[in-house]
Amino acid sequence: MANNKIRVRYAPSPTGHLHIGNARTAIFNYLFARHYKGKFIIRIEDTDTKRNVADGEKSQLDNLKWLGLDWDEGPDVGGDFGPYRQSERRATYDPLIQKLLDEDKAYYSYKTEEELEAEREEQKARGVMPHYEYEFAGMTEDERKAAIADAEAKGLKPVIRFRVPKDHTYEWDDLVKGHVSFNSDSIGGDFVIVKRDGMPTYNFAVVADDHNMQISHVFRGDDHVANTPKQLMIYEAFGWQAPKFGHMSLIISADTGKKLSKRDETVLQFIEQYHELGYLPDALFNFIVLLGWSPVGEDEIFNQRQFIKMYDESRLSKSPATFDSKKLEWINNQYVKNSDEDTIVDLALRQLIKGGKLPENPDALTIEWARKLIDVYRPQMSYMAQINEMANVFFEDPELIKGDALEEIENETAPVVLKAFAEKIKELPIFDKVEILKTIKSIQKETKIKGRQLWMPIRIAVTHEMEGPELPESIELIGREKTLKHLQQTLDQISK
RNA sequence: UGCCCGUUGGUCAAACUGGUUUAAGACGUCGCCCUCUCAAGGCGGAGCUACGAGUUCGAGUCUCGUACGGGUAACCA
Repeated sequence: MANNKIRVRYAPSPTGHLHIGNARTAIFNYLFARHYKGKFIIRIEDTDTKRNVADGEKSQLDNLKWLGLDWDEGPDVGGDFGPYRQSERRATYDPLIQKLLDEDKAYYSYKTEEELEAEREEQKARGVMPHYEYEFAGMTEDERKAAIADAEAKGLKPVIRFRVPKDHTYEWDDLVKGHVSFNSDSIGGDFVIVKRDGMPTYNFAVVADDHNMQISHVFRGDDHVANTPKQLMIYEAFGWQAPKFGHMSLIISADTGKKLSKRDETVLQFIEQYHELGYLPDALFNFIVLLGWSPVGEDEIFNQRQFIKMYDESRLSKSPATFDSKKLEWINNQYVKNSDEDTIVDLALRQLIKGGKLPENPDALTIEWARKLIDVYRPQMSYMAQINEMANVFFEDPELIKGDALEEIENETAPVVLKAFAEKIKELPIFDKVEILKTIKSIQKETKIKGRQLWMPIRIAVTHEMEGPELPESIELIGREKTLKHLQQTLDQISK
């Protein structure tokens, strides 16, 4: 049974790609809606025409879809409460603004940006919090009219400010943070609700839209806490009931300890980047949910359906969480190992092509070979793009062996093993993993060299790495010719 | 600086309204095992209630203070 009372929204501004923090906000709203069988709505907040970017909206929606979200109402699917772009909702704002004006709950303000700037500077110098100072303070009605006429005569275009009630407490029971309260005197003075270009500001538009769209719950980032009292004032001015608010902690950077900012380079910021690197959307979804929310039991790997079922907004964390990319990789690897083969092969194949390892349109034989290669790397791959690095030896002739790997094979037995191995595989009637394994075992029998002394030289000589997937299979995939070549090179190098 | 919020191990975090938990679990880290090698996998170890008071028979859980951290102070959202 659907719950018509529960309506939540994700309201991005189309200023760029989908940021990981916003994705998280979207996901938690989505989970909430689906858990309670309510509606999930997307609304585009594009009142800042200067900051909107061309494909911003499309990119936001595409990435949300990629993460596996779907919505009941939105700019692309419509709905009964449209339009779903704020820029198209001017007609719904104007009468509301007029009402506020008529009731003197809002007024035209002529202070210029320069004046405001100077005001703030001066206040800062005095050590007080920067705030807007009422420009008609102490004036009689006539004086006020004169001041306005004067400003108009100078050609100044006004903004509209909301008259903030004096010394009034605004409070709410936050779904995440508990009880929060603000004194109206501490929020910075009368704030702008309509900009000079006639567009409403965010703080006004959200309230009007959330009310008109009958939004019941608002889950958003912690950075909106300070906006909430302003919005509450507007609800109050209209006599509307405010939705329930839940302010989720922010994701902070491990590097700076501050909220993830676009400039932070230690963490990939945008969903798109993970998409491109070949992360699995379900894994990313899983990881993001675990950031600031915890399930009841001890497991941590869940699919979307399970999350929807388990979701409980009271388990949202109050304190900020650090983005741990190591854990993301681990989660992704879990998914890589458990996804069906075709999905992984398809994604990894695309990375190999993108990385220039395989031709644009590989033939069937190549695909078959690649399938085996990808399969071999599945246990250790965390995201698909890694295969280009990991499997490099399959495509290019490696450079000289160095470092630990070189030390490992600079001994008496390594050349013995390598020579024997080279000799034997030349003769092999069938060059496959079974035969290769037999070959290695026969060397063990004949030379009495075993374990690490036996396997490491071969691995290093052939792959130049000390770690990697199953050796016999890897050697089969590299092929006899290249294997022999690598063996010879290595022998040359260590015998010099 | 004002206002708001937070603080359990390196990281994410559990512990319902104060009372068996030796303070779960996961990532990471370390060690061991497995195996023909490394990885993967299995097993195990180390590691935390910021500090100081108070309330209470009893505090990670409540109160106050300190410290630290975050958010916010736009004609951005």
